[in-house]
Amino acid sequence: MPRPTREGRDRQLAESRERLLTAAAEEFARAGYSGANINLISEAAGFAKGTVYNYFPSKRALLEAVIDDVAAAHTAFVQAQMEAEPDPAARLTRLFAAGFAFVEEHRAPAQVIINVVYGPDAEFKERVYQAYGPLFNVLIQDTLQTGIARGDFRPLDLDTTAAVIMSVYLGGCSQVDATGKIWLDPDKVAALILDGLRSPGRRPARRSHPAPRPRKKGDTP
Amino acid sequence: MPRPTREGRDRQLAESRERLLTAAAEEFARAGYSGANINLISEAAGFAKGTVYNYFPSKRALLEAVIDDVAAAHTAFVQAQMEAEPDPAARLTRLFAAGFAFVEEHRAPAQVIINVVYGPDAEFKERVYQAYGPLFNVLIQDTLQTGIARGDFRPLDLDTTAAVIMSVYLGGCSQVDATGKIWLDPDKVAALILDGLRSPGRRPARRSHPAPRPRKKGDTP
Amino acid sequence: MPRPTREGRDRQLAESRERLLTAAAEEFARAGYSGANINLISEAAGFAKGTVYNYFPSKRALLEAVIDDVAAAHTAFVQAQMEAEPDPAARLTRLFAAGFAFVEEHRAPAQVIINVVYGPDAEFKERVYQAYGPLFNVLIQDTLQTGIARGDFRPLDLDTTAAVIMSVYLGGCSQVDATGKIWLDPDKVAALILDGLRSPGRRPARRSHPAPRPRKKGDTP
Amino acid sequence: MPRPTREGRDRQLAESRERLLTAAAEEFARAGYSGANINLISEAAGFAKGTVYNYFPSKRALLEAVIDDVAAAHTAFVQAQMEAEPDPAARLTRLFAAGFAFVEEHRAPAQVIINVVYGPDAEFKERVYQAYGPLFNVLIQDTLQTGIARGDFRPLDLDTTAAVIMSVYLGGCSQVDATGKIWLDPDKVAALILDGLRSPGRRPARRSHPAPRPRKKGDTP
DNA sequence: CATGAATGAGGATTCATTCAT
DNA sequence: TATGAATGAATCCTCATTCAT
Repeated sequence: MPRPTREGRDRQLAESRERLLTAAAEEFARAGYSGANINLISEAAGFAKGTVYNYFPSKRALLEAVIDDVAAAHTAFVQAQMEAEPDPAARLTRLFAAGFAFVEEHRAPAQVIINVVYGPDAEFKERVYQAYGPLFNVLIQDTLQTGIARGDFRPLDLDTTAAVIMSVYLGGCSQVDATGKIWLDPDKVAALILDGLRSPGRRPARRSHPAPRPRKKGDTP
Repeated sequence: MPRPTREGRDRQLAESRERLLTAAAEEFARAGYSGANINLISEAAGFAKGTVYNYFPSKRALLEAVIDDVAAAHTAFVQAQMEAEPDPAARLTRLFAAGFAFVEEHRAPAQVIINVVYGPDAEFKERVYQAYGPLFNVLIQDTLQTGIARGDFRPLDLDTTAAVIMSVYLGGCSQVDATGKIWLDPDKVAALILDGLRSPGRRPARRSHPAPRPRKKGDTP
Repeated sequence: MPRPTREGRDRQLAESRERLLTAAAEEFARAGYSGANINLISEAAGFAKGTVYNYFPSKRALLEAVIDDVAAAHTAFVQAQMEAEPDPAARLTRLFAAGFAFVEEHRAPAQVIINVVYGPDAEFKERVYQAYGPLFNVLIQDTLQTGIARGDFRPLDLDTTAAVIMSVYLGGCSQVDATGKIWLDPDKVAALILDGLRSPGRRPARRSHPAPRPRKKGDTP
Repeated sequence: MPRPTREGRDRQLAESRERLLTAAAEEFARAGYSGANINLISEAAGFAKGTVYNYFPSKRALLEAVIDDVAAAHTAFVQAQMEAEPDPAARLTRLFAAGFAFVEEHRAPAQVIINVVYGPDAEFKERVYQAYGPLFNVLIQDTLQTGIARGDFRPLDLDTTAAVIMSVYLGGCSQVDATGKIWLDPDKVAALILDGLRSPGRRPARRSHPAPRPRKKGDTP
């Protein structure tokens, strides 16, 4: 029997860690931080009760790892989608489309983030803010500011606008039906937001972006 | 010395109940449902450890009572403010102004509502939805629909719009600084939203601000 | 309005005490001493929570009172029935007949006595022994000894015999069906016992006493 | 140093479980089910407060385990003693001798059984009945019925007789002095019972069985 | 690294009892 | 005497964490 190579072992460990994080996300999503049961996490990941402590020093650290993990994946995904689109308005639409899609694909982790952001623990909250900072910057600087500079958007109060957009984004993410589907249409939401942002002269054809759908007459010319 | 009447005793009881609910709101806001400590609540209200159980049969029932209580006060206050204003756009502004003001006045209970709405417990969440239903109706029917009917607003997808507005509202309520102040300006937020709602012909002069501002007709450019 | 006389008040008090004892017997029968709930007793008796303490200084004293009360009634009833019957063998039959009848009439108090006699608390047990002492004496002295003296019974080890009889008695009392009926026939039980007690020459027609039933051949002539 | 094998660990666990059951029997015997303190049990077994819950999921389950455990040992012991003796009358004597001996050897568990049988909790009671069913069958079928068939015993009402015998048995088991000795002589008790059972023609020399002791004149010739 | 028995602080809840009215 | 709010000790049970194997 070939004994495991260093890489094999490392891969094994990383995979165990991954299983634990997945199980943790599900448990935290189910019960919140205080209500979550660490033993259940260990067992859901296929380990015995104590094993989680070989990977994470405490329950707190475990949630922190979940936050960091999902935030990294989430921001990477959404950011990539946004940056692939140069037009600021379209980019905003991408935020909602990609973000909602990510949430539907990763329901438990997303729920954890929502819980934390609106939850009572300031330290966790701060950690989420830190982790999502880059995405926030893409929104503020690369999207809103650029849009204003280009004249696509009115001169906006950046902080207020960004906060409103993030609220809408989070609110949308948290409104899932029983099957985990977000019932808000990201295009509709983006269109609504954009109507509030655009420069007067540019009130354009009200069209959704990633999946352009024909609009009827009633639209502003 | 007049011995306490029936009414006196009843008032005492109601006042005790109120103290408990206040203490409970603070504890739930501090630690969430699972993390809250019932004994601390009893003691913070000036009672011994077990006394809370003379008023509420369980921790769960206590949070339910907090929810119902604050929801009643909150919706009553905001609804009154909104209904005092006939103009749909102005009414929407009132939603944010009155809502934010209420939250700043009742920080702990408001935090509890936010926790629950975005928290993991579906039953509590449902209870909040039930309690805030009337306010939601005022928003949808008496404000958005009316505004559309009057031509103030574009023809909107009511559900999406209402959900967006509530998300912004809740997001705003949850973004408080260290002193409990909401840092979003309700008028700015309302203005931003309104820009997305208005009929093209009615885009008003874009002016800020908190103090009452008469809006005139000629605004549209 | 005529104000209550001394006797009227006393009668009222005695009646309240009785209600409490009845309710207490039921609760103690339902749950045992430790498991019983004093508030439930007070309320089942038609009083508010604390009122039981106007009549009995403690839970313990309340059970003691129940014991004394039911023991007094029980022994008085059975003793009267036994003493009305001069023949020792018939008297023994009366013990079972009267005793079982009393138990069926007073199920809860009887259950309390059984619980205590076979329960873990030595003090309560002792109290029952004290209270039932007179009945025990009637059994030992006025029935067994007399029977032996008259030659009806063999010379018996009095203590053993009495203990056996009391065990059978208590065992019978504790074996009730769902409706509270004792399923052992007191006459059969008494007959069985008597067969063990009688002098050889006197093995009589095996006849039950309160309700004579014909016996078949196999019986001793 | 050989590290503990699987069997070693299993033995440890079984031994811990045993310690807990022993401690539990003592505590339940001391205070009854409701009055027993689970933490004391854990500590009396040499564990910390919560450890009992690693072995039994609840207080209730713990008492159930005690019942099952002692019933198994008790019935096995008495049944073996009885079945080693073919003669029905002698077998009945064995019931008392072996049973009383077992009780004196295992006072606390025996007390628990008595408490439960005569206690208020119907579910526990039923569990004892189930556990002692086999012994009851040995008494009814292999002893009484056989004795009747052989003509040693009169034609008896089996149910009544068995119930009486079990009552005497339980009554005897519950009458211990301060040192835990059963003060009834099992031979005397058995003899008394047997006198009630035997066929008339066979009223034999009144002799005790396991420990024959000379009887005086008064005995049946 | 994996295991899972052991720990023991913590926390929800119960309830006998007190006492002001 | 009746009430029932208040008390707070007691208790069952949970669970994060440790650690020997």
